[in-house]
Amino acid sequence: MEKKYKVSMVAIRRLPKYYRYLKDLMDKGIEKISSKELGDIMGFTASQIRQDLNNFGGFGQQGYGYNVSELHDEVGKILGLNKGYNIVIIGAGNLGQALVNYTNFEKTGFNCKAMFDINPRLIGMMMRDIKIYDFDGVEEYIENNDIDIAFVCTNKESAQDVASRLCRAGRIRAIWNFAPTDITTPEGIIVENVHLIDSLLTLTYRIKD
Amino acid sequence: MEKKYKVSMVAIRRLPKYYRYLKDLMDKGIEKISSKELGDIMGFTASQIRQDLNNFGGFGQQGYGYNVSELHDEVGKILGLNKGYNIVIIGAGNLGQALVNYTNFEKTGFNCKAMFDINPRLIGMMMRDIKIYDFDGVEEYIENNDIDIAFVCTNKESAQDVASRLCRAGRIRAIWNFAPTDITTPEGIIVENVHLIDSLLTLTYRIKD
DNA sequence: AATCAATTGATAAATATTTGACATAATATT
DNA sequence: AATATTATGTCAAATATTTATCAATTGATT
Repeated sequence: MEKKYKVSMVAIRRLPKYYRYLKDLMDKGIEKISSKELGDIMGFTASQIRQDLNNFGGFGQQGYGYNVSELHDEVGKILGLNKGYNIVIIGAGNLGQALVNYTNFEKTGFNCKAMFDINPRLIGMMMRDIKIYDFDGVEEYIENNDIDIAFVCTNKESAQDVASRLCRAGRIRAIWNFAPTDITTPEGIIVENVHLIDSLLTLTYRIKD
Repeated sequence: MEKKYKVSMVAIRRLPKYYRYLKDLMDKGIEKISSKELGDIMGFTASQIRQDLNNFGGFGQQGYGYNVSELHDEVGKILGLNKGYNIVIIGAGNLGQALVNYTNFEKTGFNCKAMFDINPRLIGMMMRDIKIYDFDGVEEYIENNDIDIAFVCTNKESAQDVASRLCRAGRIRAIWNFAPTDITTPEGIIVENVHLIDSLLTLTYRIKD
């Protein structure tokens, strides 16, 4: 899986889209596709598609194109989806609930093991089949249950403290943060700050014209 | 508000981040900031910040820097946040509920007027102070209540049909789509397809190394 | 079996984006 | 009031990204 040279982040951020579109093609029973056809569907140029894929290897065949299901699997592997991840959700509010009920994550290999909150009225409850624990015990839980990723769904104020505590526990490899503030993590722990509102604001920008 | 030349989409997608950071600075009572200081906080170069802002006008002053609250307001105007928008949410499931309860939208000028669903058990219910209506009446509602933007929180299967119906109603100017499929809209109606899982997959990509 | 058409992977060219440099103007200092 | 410092806006240079081109290879056709 070692890459000879660094692949650009813009190219990497396109990979999940390939993964989605290839899955759709599979579901439609389509077996092969050319870069031209895939580009037409996805809104990319054929050239870009070939460039993107060739960052990771030659998955196609001249005169034939790409085998859809093979390419889907390869892109999945590149994205690290062949492993399976244990995750926890911190914050059992509305967003935490939405995420725990979004079963697509499971299908993609993200196994939600537990939720955590500080609200005594929530602690002990079940959502779907996931139990809500007291946030106080989070470090121990993470260590004992091989948790790889934490989804942070707290408010802005607690987000950084929560994240720092998760990181100090060791073990955790990444944080997916939905609190409306950018959090930082120590070297080696990946963080992805999601700001839903940002995409809404680019939309209002575009409305103006 | 007319722009002499097209500003690049990458630059536009940075604007909401400026808006957030400037708000934070305002809340901390900071009155002025230089491109260097702002860059250090945001992880950009000073040069990029000056370039980005100068796409829209010279908001700074040599030897002084930028006035935080003034710049915040200007970026808000550029993003179209000085207008206020009436929005509806289609789909009152978990994600729809999370969005209707996320009051930050209101603070930014997005006024949620109604929710719609096809589930008879949900129709008539209130969430926060927002009523859930039968989706059947959506066109009429949109026309009569000056709705600008629809948040689509349906499943994958209905998303495109729902969007097409919203578009046919006229009036709607943009769709913010959370269903896990890319929807398309007629020329003139902006669509922003949000794929939460994409950012999670770039995270697993980065875990590997 | 030879030829034709399709399509990749690689390289080069064209574009776009980011960074650096600097003249100029405002503020702060002496 | 003169001088030093700060920091913008702009232009140019450096990087990065995307698109075009094409030789090479496969599969289909005759």
